[in-house]
Amino acid sequence: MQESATRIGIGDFAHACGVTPRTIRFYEERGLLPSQDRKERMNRSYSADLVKRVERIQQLQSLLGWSLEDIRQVLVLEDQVATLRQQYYQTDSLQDRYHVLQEAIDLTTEQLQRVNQRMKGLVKLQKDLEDKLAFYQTLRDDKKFSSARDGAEQ
Amino acid sequence: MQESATRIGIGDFAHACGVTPRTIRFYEERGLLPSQDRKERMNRSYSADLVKRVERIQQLQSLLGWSLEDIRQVLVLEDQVATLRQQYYQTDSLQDRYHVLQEAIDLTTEQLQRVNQRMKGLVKLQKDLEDKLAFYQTLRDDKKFSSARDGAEQ
DNA sequence: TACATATTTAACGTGTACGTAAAATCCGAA
DNA sequence: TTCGGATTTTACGTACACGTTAAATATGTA
Repeated sequence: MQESATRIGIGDFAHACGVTPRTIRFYEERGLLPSQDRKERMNRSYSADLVKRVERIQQLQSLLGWSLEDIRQVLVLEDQVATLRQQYYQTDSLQDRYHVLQEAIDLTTEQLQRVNQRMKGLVKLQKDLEDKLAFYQTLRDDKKFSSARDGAEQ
Repeated sequence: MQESATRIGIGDFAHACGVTPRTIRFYEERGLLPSQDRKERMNRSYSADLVKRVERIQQLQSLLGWSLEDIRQVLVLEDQVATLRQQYYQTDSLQDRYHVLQEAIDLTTEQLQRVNQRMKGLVKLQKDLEDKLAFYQTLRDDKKFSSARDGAEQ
C-alpha cells in the first residue's frame, strides 16, 4: 500500500537509461514500454525500476541484433509470466497458466539456442583474431624486421 | 604462372556467398570488394576464393554488429598486411612495413577487445536465460500446476 | 501567479543496407 | 549469326531506428 514510489520525468529517465527521450517514446509507441494512461497531454512519469527494462532492450538489440519487434514479443511473454507469478494461485484458467508457461519455455529455449549460436561464432572469431594477432606480432618481432626497425629508429 | 583460375559470374558468385548480386555490387561500391578494372559494360567475374571475404563481411556484420564502413577499414588493413606478406623482403621502406604491422596489431587488438566485451555480455545473457528457463520449468512442473495440468488433460 | 524549463504531439528528415524496376547491353549455346 | 537469359547502369523505393524541428502545453519554483 505504498504511495507511488519516486517517479521521474522522461528526461531524467531517458538519461538514466543512456538514451534520449525520443527513444523512450518510440519504445512506448512500439509496445516495448507500457503506455501509461494519462489524461490529455499529461506528462509521462517513470519509476526507476523501468530502467532495467530499457537496458534489457538494449542488451537484446546489441548482443543478438534483434529487431524491436522480436524484442517486443519476448518482453510480452515475460510480462505474461510475471503476471502469472503474481496471481500465482488465483488465476482463473489453470490451462492458460500452463500454456503461457510452456510458451515462455519454448521462447526462452529458442533464445538460448540463438545465444549459443552467436557464442560459437564469437569463439571462432576470437580464435581467428588471436591467431592473426600472433602472426602479426611474429612478423613484427622477426629479426629481419627488428633490424629494419632499428634502422627506422633515428 | 597459372592461367586465371575458374572465374564465375556475379549470379553464381552471389549465390555461393548466400547473398544477392545487388549486395555484391554494393560491397564493391563501398570498397569492401575489389573493383575490377573492366572495359565499358564488361561483366564482372569472380574467383571462388573471394567467397571467404564475403563470408567474413557477414561474420563481422552479424556477430559484431559493425557497419560496412567499420568492416571496410578492417579489410583494408588486412589487405595491406597481406600485400606486405607477399612482398615480404622486397618492400622498399622497412619503416612502412613496421608501421603497417603495428597498425594491424592495434586494430586486431581492438577487435579482440570488442569481441571479448560481446562475449561477456553474451555469457551474462546466457546465464540469465538459463536461470529464467529453470524458473519457468519449476513453475510448470510444480505439483500445484501439475494437478492443474492433469485437470487440463481432458 | 508569473516565468523558466521540461514535455507534449505531429510531422518530416536521416543513415544504413540493401530491394526493385527498367532499359540497354553482354555473353554463351545452337 | 542469332537468340535468350544473365548482367549492366541508373534511379527510385523500403524497412528500421531513431533525430530534429516547431508550436502548443504542462510543471516546478520564486
